[in-house]
Amino acid sequence: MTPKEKHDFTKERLLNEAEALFAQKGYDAVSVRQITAAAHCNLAAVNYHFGSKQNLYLEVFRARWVPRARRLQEYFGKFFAAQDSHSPTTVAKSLAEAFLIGPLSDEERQRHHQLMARELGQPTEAFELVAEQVMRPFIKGLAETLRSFMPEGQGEERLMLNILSMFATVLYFSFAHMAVTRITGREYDAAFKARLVEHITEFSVKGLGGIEKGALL
Amino acid sequence: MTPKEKHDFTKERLLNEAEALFAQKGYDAVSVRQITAAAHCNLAAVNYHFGSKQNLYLEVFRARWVPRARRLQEYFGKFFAAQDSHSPTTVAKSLAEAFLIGPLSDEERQRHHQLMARELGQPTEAFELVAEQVMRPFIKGLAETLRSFMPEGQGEERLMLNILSMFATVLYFSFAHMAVTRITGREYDAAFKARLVEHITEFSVKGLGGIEKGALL
DNA sequence: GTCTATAGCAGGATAGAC
DNA sequence: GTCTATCCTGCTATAGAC
Repeated sequence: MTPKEKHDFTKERLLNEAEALFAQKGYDAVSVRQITAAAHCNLAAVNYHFGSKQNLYLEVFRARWVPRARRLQEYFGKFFAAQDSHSPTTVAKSLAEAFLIGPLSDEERQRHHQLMARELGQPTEAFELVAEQVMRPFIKGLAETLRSFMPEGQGEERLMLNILSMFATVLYFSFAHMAVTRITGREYDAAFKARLVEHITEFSVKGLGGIEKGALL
Repeated sequence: MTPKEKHDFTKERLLNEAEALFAQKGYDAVSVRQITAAAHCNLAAVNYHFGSKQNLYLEVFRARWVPRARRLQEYFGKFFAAQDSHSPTTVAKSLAEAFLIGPLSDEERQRHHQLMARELGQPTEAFELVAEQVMRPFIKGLAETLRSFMPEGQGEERLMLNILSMFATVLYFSFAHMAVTRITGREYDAAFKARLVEHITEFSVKGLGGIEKGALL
């Protein structure tokens, strides 16, 4: 193993462990000592490789979070393209599928959404990255897709609010695991996740509107 | 001012300032020194009145958060009862109204939802309180109300998922202020909040189902 | 590039005067 | 009940050996 390789591996391990810990406990609850211990390297490594704890946090987003978000979006795009027909229904289904099942392992998905949720609720410098490089282009793309299903001149704001509400629903079920488990009494196994995709699609598409017709509740 | 009164005021101030800071920055990012400085009292006061920082956090939920949640629920109940007719639509509207406008000041509402969101994403001991004393009874009540609008034997799980999704939407717009502002380009003034109530009601009731009919987007 | 050692400071908690 | 003073632990960051 050359020094460069060892360096790289250390740096990679630091990024991985840092991301897991930051996602789990939040920035302030995690110490550089915990991170370096988890990465099986020396305390000084964080400052050597990243300059500071703060910058390691940012680098987690640059080197891990943003690329993973891109993978998610690609998965969404392919899943959507593979549908028989294109409609708001298939958009909603593809979104739920990508975010709740998708290409990520359970652990990776949870990390991803937890970091996202933290930045949504309490934006730091990393929110800039998330907003400009991930949210904005993705939402823009979604809006363009959805716009073709609506009458012209229908109000951009309404479109945005509906997209945000779809996201809200998807995110919530990734984020509030424990509350959902507690209320529904179900663990997040494969069957329940499939059930959630079904539910979110249905809810996003028809909403509670079905209630009065006896279709949804 | 008698000693008892001074004591009480100090304790109250500590609870207030602690809640504001915990909501804003999260438990670990807030120091006892910050709290006592904000409450204009001595560093030792937290340990004297609450025993520990951890217990102060719990007491914030017991003495501030839970009672406020009850007020919110009462407001919801009265608002709902005052509607001309009762339907899923009025349930959704009352929920959005109570949580997004309701009886709380902007600051108080943000505090409330931030603390809630933190516990949802990363439950601590306080989640026990929130779940048992607030979420469970409220959701139970909502379920009973909504059940009367649905055909018998329609599946309790579906009902729960729909309720959770309604909450998800409402919570998101309180929680992700910055993202919402960034995407929509609108500040959270009275006009926008009213717009949000309208949107959430519509979305929860009809969901994106309206798209295909050109009604919602 | 990785280590040890340590500087320098902020954290929670407590003892004891008032 | 409230204060000051202090303990001790843990933190981030850095200097310097290897």
